[in-house]
Amino acid sequence: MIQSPFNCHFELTLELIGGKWKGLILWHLHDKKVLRNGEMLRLMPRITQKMLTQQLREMEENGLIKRVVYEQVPPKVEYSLTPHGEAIRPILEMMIDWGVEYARDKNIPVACTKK
Amino acid sequence: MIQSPFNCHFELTLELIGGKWKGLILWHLHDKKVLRNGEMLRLMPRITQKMLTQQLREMEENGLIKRVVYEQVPPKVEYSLTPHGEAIRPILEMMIDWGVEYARDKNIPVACTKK
DNA sequence: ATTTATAGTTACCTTTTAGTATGTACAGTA
DNA sequence: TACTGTACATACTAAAAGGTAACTATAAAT
Repeated sequence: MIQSPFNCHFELTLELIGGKWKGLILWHLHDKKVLRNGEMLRLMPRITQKMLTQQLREMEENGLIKRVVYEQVPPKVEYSLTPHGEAIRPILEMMIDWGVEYARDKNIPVACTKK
Repeated sequence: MIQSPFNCHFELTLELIGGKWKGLILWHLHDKKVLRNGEMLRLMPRITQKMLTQQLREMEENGLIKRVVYEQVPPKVEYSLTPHGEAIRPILEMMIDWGVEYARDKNIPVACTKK
């Protein structure tokens, strides 16, 4: 939960999207609109179940994503973006663009090549 | 130094500007163009000398800021942005804007009010 | 009765990040 | 000779983040 006294709004935003996997998760959600737990695991082979759940829970608590549980077995849970989550898209895009430029200039390898 | 295998360019960018104080430092450098150590301490009353030095060193190593030492006593050191550092500005602006919106919606207090 | 599929949880450990408190260097000035 | 101003460095501690491995729940199908 958000409570600490932030020094500036940048710090607040950073707290909300600063997790190791949050950017990538949001990015896939922007792309696919709706994703299930297993689908995300397949899209991000290096994330673990625990980290995925953790990052999703935090973003849900912070109102960036929505979690819908279908009462059935085996379980089915769908994740999607809230309006706040959707509003983050341009930030992600700029961060990616800047990162692409920087990585090119400094010759830094990055796993994902899409976009 | 940057070396880990990043999953995506967002992760790379995050690593470079993700420090607790980096956004604020970059913001002040955007604003003032050139700043000395002591000036930054005064601009950010809650940062400690150690954290300031640490964040500045990392950003210098990563090529986001430039550090110029004047050989005199007492010492004088000036910090300013590199082109890569300047290119980050729109990201900061968007993160701040988004944070302002979010903080308003969720009623979250933020120390700095400027901008 | 066992297996399958899905979406988790839990305990534990390691690494990273942030923060506190104190010490250093050194020319110029009183 | 002690004091001042500036920009650090260092040792230590505390807290947060990330990661591994193993366990849980449950209806349906075999």
